[in-house]
Amino acid sequence: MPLAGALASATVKTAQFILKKVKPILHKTLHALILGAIVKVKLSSKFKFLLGTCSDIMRYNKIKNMAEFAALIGVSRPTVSKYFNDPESVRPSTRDRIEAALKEYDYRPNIYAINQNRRLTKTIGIVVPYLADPFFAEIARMLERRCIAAGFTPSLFSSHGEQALENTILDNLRSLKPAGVLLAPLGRTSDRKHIEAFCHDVPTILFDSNIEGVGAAFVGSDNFSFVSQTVEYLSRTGNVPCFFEMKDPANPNANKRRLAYLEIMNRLNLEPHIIKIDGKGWSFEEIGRQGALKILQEKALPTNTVLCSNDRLAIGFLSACHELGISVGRDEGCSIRVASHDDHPYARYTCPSLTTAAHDYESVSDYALSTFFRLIESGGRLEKRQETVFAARLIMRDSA
Amino acid sequence: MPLAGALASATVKTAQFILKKVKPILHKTLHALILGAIVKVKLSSKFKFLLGTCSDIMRYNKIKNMAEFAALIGVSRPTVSKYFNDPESVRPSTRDRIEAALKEYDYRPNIYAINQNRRLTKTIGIVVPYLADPFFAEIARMLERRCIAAGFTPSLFSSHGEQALENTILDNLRSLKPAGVLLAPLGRTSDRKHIEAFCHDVPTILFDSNIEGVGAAFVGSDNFSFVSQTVEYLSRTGNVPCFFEMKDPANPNANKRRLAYLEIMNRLNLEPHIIKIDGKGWSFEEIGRQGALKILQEKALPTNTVLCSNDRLAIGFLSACHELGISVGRDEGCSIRVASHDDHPYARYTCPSLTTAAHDYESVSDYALSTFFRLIESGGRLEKRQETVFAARLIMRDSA
DNA sequence: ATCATTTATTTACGCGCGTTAAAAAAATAT
DNA sequence: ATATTTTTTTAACGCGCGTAAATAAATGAT
Repeated sequence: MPLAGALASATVKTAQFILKKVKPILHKTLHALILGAIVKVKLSSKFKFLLGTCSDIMRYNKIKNMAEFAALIGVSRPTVSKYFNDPESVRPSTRDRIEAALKEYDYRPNIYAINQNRRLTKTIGIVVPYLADPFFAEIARMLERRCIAAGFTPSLFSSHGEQALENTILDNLRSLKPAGVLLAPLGRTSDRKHIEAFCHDVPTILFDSNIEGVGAAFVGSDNFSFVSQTVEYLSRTGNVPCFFEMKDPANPNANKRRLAYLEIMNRLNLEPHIIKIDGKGWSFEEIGRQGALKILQEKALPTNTVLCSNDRLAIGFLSACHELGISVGRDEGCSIRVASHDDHPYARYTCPSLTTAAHDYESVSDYALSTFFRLIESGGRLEKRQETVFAARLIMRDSA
Repeated sequence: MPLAGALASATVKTAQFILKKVKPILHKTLHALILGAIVKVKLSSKFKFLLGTCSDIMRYNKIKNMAEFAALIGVSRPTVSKYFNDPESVRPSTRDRIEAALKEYDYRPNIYAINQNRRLTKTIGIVVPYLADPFFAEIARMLERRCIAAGFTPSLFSSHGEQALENTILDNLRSLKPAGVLLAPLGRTSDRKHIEAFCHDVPTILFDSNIEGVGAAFVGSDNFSFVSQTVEYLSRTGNVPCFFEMKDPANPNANKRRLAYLEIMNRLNLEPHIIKIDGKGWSFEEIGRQGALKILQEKALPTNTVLCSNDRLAIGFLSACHELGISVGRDEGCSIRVASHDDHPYARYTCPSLTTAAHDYESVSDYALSTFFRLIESGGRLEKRQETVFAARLIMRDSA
């Protein structure tokens, strides 16, 4: 029995070795027999594999898929799959073997292949309208960190202020089959129908900017609360503020803030003044600066107190003031006060530091994620679409 | 022949229509016969499909995979696959039919399934060390835009300043099977071996921060050029600058800049002064502010000219100066000059505006991408690892 | 030691797509 | 109409993985 002899004498080390021994005597008619024999000595899966690709592993010391990894340990692929899904679900002895191999060889399952097949994935999509805006960068960072802490794998996308890009991002996200998506839409410039269709298929929570009726829930900041606090503070401590904003704002919450300003001024029986400046796109600082230069040079400011729609405009405004030698602040010698909304990461470092109404970042991201996880756990549907907004906190600094 | 009649009379428009006509007369025993007949009239694939899942499509008006889509048009799946790979590769008449269907039904191939199978994908990974830093946000945005323009699908990741995260990002990127990766590593805190192994498998270009010998090429800015221009300018127009930096900097290029400062001062026969401030992490503005407050209050500044390692520290420095009532600038009445490096997006809007050495963002991203595309086209290997750095451009503003 | 029960593993299939080779059909040239 | 070329189809496989059902092994009770 030359075949059995060859098999018996071969020290089972590498497939190549076995292959060399076996192949010469491997006729088609014997093939089944060999496999049968191997099955008998309980090495079937290992050997089927070895005959194929083990030599590669030996050569590169690199495992390219779960089958190779499983064969290397001597367990079946589904067992390994089960392990990665939940290490507790396999027998301790099996677990140990897998984990030992994991240390020796650096195998990692392909996350995208997993997503393609898992009923429920561990991937979360995060979409923001403009990542180069530190406000969104900051909130995205918080969300990402919390997702990771919760055992998920976040994937971050920026629409760069473009509707078409927002749409393709959502299309791609559909392919990713995420457990859910945290979406801060472009807002007014969003393709409502496209987002609606997306939310119909993928569990999605909107944040920062609401689109009525779209998504499982909305979590954001209460624009009214922002403006009411700043207006109230400014008019209490000095002159009545005028409202400084872009004529055609790119960012989502601008309109709500203007309406809030009008409403509050009305309530307080004060006369509103809105200054609308030119400019489009997301270069708010430059737009704010140019607008401020114009207004200030024309001496068209109706009052010495300016409430900017958002901090980035205010940064530009302050820059213009400095250029023109206009001192800003609440002190005696100052000729103008400037306040704003958002508590942008840089608001602390303007000169003078910027008085502003701060988002409750913490609460917004916490609540967004907790409803998000609730959404996922309840199978992608929530009883009722809830809109939750958090109040702003007035941050008094030196500019007003 | 009622069956043939029904088939013949039915205008083949929608599957539901056909289904309605066919189903009533579709007995089990006739099934095979029908299929046979259909095969004969050359509608086999279309009908096989129709019998199965077309009703679903009609119900949801939604195609879930390429097979369904192909069947809907009446072409084979490989043909559709070919179309998506290169629309020019199919006959114009076929192309038209596919494109017409594409408009009617919103089918999009699953990009991750494609990536899993294609030899060469159209996905590009972009990794930056800290996305909440507007500098990286800005450069990432430029890179993304150019990738999209070149027909690729970029995927952006931020290491958030953490080695472990950088590693997992690279691991995940491996699964994504990108055409290549543009990596701005953490630098000193990177896991060199991990990155090396990654670059061995995936065509990668390093940018912003170099790791000797790792990756197919490096494209970045010439730190020496930054510092030499600012130092030269400052010492020519006023007092000799001291160098203001973090004791233990998180960002990659800090060390090179300090060394450049020392080298240049040495060349110019000037005495160097390095101020090292405490603080860790990526909150450079706050670190710079605290450091500046301390130094300024202690009156420990060796000279009235401060060169900050980077703009974010300078922003903090300026903020501290403002708080202490110290006027910054090159004008007569000013007591201190501050300059810096990077031309951070906000450097224009500090008060006073910040004199700084600007990255040649345009050239860096252009050249990084052109070498990147060259790398991809040449199959992932370049003849020789090249390091390309671009000179800085001095931006004279008001702070120095 | 035997049987029932729990747990683990294997088998076999599916996901959505790329890719290849061979066969068939269509378009073009003669 | 025939031969030739180009395009499309079919069939079969592969990618890296999940998962249900069937089977085998381990465990516990008797």
